[in-house]
Amino acid sequence: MEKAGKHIGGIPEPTLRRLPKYIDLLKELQKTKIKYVSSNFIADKLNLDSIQVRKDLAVTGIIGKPKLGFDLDELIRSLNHTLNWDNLNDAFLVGVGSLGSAIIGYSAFSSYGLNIVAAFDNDPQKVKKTINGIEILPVTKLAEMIRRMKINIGILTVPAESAQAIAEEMVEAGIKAIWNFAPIHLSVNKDVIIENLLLTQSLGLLTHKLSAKLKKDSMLMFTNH
Amino acid sequence: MEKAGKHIGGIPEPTLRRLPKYIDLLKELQKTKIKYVSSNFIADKLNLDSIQVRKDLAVTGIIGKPKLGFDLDELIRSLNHTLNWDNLNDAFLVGVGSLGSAIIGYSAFSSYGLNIVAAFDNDPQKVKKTINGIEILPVTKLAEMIRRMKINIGILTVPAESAQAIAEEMVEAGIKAIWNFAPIHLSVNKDVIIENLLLTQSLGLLTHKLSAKLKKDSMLMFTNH
DNA sequence: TAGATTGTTAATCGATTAACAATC
DNA sequence: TAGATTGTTAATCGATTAACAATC
Repeated sequence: MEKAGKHIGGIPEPTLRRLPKYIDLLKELQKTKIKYVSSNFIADKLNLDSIQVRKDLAVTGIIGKPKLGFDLDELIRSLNHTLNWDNLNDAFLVGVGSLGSAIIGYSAFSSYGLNIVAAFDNDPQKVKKTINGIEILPVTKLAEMIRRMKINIGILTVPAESAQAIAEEMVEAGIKAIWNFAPIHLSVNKDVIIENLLLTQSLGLLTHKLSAKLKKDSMLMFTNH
Repeated sequence: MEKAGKHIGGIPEPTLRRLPKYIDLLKELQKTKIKYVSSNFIADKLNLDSIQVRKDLAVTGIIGKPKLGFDLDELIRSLNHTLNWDNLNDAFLVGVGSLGSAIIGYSAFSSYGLNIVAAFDNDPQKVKKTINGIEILPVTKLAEMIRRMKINIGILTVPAESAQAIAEEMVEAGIKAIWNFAPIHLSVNKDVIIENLLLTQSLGLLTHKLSAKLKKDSMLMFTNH
């Protein structure tokens, strides 16, 4: 019963967001002969602070070796484990438009813990087709199949108008986490995990920063002489 | 020369990330008869704190009306202006794979300040085709056309291996901001704006939270009786 | 006027950064 | 051993939240 007692909060979200970057970098390194990697090296490559990198890696439970750094293979394993990427999480995708197709077509997700089992659409033209080995089924079968196959993850790539309804159907059928690409706020029972991926959120940052920079640059042109 | 003096920092990034959500919600509201919206209403719909919403909206410079709230149309305009979405920013996309095609195919970007002028690929099969009215050109023409058309934004949807090289070519030719979808850290001159959109970053959050939840739930099953 | 809502100033909280001891 | 690197404890910084006065 060691270390029982109160469960102290989870991993900070900013930290979680950096973990995939570490993994991508470290996998690159794996192609070389390097066996150990220091927090300083990682920080340098990713433009981060080495203290922050050490703090981040610490959440995975890995213990580094003073003077050497972290064992590369072990580090990748711990990071993957923290994200649960050492398991394959079964998922259904709904909405086989261009974005949905792109996601189904991206085979690399299996390295990131995601196994898309089937896709659903309401367009009869698309049904029965197969993309990347993944069958497209009529959306009328969605709920029944979620129940039957005990699927936990739903990927929502439908238009905004249908997103809430499909989300509700998913949750009703037992989906525990939704990866939502529709630009709309889903209201569901609060113990369902919703992860929104809004392309426009990222785009907004870009366009805002760009316009701020262009404005600043043109001001400098006038004041600097 | 009013209000000259030191330029105080920009808008906090967490705030910027919430602005598109406000816009999406408010555009929905625009379809109704509603003319004014309160911070409380918004907070309630998006599961946020109303104080936070007011603070966020304040960065756009809008001034609300006590007792009424914010003028809906005006609010949308200020939000769009803050993100520079009231301008169309020209962009080139490189890498017409499934994700690149999906992005080109998504016409709605024009409501979010993005105008994809042309796409580039090194596959002769894809070149000369047109998606959503956007022509696909050989990547050999990229640099020259960036210069000629004075394009500021580059969208990178190439495989990780080619991303750094294309990024360098873009920057060399005068690109000022890169929207990067390749799972790799780009090293470029630090005054180039890089906005990374890593699908796996978002996915990692989802899989981590899900596994934490499933673990917690199964623990409860044992301790609760 | 009374009451709802904004907007500002202050308090809290959590993440980042710094300082430094521990270790191989 | 000396030196590089980890890991912990403390300080700083910035975003969120709270308190409250201003306004229509």
